[in-house]
Amino acid sequence: MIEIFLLEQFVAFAKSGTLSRAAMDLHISQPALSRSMKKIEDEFGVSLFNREKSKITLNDTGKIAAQYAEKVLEADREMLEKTIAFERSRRTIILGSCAFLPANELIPIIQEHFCKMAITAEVASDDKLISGLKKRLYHLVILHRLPTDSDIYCREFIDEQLAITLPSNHFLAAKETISFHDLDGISILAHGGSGFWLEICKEHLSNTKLLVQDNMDTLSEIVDASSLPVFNSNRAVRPRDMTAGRVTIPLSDASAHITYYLACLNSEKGRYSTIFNAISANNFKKDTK
Amino acid sequence: MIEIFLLEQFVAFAKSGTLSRAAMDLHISQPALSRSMKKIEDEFGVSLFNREKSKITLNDTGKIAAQYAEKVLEADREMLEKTIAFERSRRTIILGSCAFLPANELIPIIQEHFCKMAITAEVASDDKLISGLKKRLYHLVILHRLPTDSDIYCREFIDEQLAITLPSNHFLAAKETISFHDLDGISILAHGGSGFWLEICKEHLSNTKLLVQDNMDTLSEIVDASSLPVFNSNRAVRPRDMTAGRVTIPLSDASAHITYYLACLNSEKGRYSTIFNAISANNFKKDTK
DNA sequence: TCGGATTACGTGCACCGTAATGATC
DNA sequence: GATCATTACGGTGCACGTAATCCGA
Repeated sequence: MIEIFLLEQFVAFAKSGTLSRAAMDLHISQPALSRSMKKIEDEFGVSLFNREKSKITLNDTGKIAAQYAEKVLEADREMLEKTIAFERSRRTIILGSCAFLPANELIPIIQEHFCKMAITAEVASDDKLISGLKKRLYHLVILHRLPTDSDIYCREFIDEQLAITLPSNHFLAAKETISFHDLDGISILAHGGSGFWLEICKEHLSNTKLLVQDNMDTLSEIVDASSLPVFNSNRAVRPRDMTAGRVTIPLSDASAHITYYLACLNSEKGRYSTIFNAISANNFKKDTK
Repeated sequence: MIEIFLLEQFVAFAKSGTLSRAAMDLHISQPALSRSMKKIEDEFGVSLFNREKSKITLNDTGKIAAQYAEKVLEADREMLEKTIAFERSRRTIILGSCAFLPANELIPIIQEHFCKMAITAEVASDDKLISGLKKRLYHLVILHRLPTDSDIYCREFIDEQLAITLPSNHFLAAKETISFHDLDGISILAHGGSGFWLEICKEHLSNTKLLVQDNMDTLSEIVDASSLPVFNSNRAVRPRDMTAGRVTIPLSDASAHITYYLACLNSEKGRYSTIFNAISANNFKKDTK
């Protein structure tokens, strides 16, 4: 077996062509490298160099050896990289969610119980979340539909009620209840981060132009400067100027009420039991409020 | 970069499960291995072991690392093997031949001019020899047909005249000339090492049973103990008892006369010029004899 | 004379083994 | 008490750098 440090020196020489240059690159002395090349030749047991009086080059065998040596170094690097990457992923809880809102609610709860872990979160469709969970691309997922798979453990997390925020003088503001039907045809502002909500709205509002705005600050300014209705919810945290002088009315349709579910693989249930306990306690508190 | 000797120790531990067993396997002391495992953990920069008071095991990350470590060791081994194999092949002239006989004539000539090289020889069909030459599976090949390829350099080597050796009282022994036609239907002995000659004989002697014998000594005994004809040639070295009291008559057919050609890749012509020179001098001598 | 390779020589560190300690069964 | 892991300590080999030498452009 030939040691890595020798191979590094050997490959450095193979790349630079002269001992002195390679020694420079490696930050070692020329004699040290000269000796190392002797040693590596000895360990291979074959001649690797053409040695002239004041010039040393790789022979054909040496070139072959250098190619393989690079592979060894590459394998060594890969070992280090992959191991560290694995360790990092082991210390990270990867959360997938069907929308930002419930993820933002859950993250502080996870942090409380897994304070040493890093958390990453991303938004995707329920289907992708479920398949990703099975492939272990996610550790925890937040869904808005109950999954049917038996290998997935699932509990209610929180619910969200879609609402519409209207200027007080809007012709709908006086209504007791509002349904999607009432809104169809009216231009309405919506936040781009609402995920599946947008799909639900589009489904029920075939004649409405949805004015989707990704940036919350911009959205807030537009609301402030206009008399346009904007989608809202009982969970959404809205800037004050978005609600000042306005009324917020929940939508009466069944599909405007969503329950979020937290899920993990059945096999990981034990690992995340503290989180599931925390959210059920949490739910209780919110329900009674 | 993590050194090979550390990886060897790490993998040894991964395989044996306890430090003491692994230390035994490695022929080092237990403390030395304990220190090495600390060191490798330090170099990875992540935890690789579950350490209990009197028990140490790989954790999940450690298992991953061990798998990659084995790959590194494998790459190191492969580098050594392949390099040495290349060096050996560089020091070996690989000769392919359509028959044993011309190879046996050529080998001493090669040895004379490449005294430091090892020589390996094998028998194959002309087609395989030519394709093998192009793939550099052979350095030199002996053919019995002129190749058409322009990238192959080819020169006459020696010729061989097929003959038949008969008991003096055989009814064909008195004939001036004998052709395949005269022999068709007669049982004839032949040596298995004759390569393509057997094919030629079978082609012309559809009614003859060829009694092929691989072992020369056995063949010789059978000849001695019987009155069967046996194939022979001007080049074949036959034991005395195979010819005593017998006559050898060359076959008159054109296809019973073969010229062997020595060939190499055009690009290697220079390398083997001394051999080509030697065989042309050799041919001249034999031709005049 | 300068740049490149090798040889000679002294040094320090890193790894090793022995011995001792701690822990678990 | 037996087995296993870790800590302590002293020795040694090996890879290093500096200096000197040799060789060729």
